[in-house]
Amino acid sequence: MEQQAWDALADPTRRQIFELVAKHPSHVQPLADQLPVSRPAVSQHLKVLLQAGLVGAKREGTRQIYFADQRGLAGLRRWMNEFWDEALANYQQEFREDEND
Amino acid sequence: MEQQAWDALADPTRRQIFELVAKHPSHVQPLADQLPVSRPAVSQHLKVLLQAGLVGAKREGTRQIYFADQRGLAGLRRWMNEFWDEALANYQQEFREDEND
DNA sequence: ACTTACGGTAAGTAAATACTTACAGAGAGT
DNA sequence: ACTCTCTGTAAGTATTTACTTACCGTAAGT
Repeated sequence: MEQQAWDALADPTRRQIFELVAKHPSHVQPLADQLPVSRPAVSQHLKVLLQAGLVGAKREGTRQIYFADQRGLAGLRRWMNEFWDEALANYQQEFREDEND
Repeated sequence: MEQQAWDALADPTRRQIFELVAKHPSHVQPLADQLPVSRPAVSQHLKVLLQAGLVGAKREGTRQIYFADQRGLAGLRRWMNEFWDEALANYQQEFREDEND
């Protein structure tokens, strides 16, 4: 479920698209203009981001406006925060004592 | 830089290893016993996690104890929090108004 | 109606990668 | 010294995937 979000954001190009869209909702073509890849590549990336729930789309005639959606990130955020609090805080000190690197 | 952390955590097996190690520092063999993959696979995953700064290692004779390291996660956490505050909060409402899905 | 712009999908390809088995090294116990 | 256990790496393979070009459908302007 949230595996899709991980896969989606692991790719640098896709993450860049996600950042662009989050800063400013946009169509496909303008996004492709700002990126070193072709327009179909952007479309494919947006499809992945859509299925991961990271972006949403809204039709405007033949175009489509893509925008960021919080819901997709929520899972990762939760995972990360639980992690941060739960496990790391405990076990780290006891090994930091005699680790010198 | 933090691309390594994304790649490392995007893989489900590797993420599982990371979670196991965070909950309880461990050697390689015990980790492999809890996972559906071979021991060398675990070693390779740990190498990736090491290079991403997500785990640390400490020699104990011929064995090696692996433990989670906060530093690797810090980058992702920062990215995600900046994101959450900066962009999403703004642009979402204006599109949520007439989006019905 | 015809053209033009925009965008999604199909087909194909090159590269990345997660896994396996086989091999080699290094420390602990007898 | 010899063996046994634990581990990292090499070599090879099958799958995934990010990208390209080509094609097709759809809405807007004249």
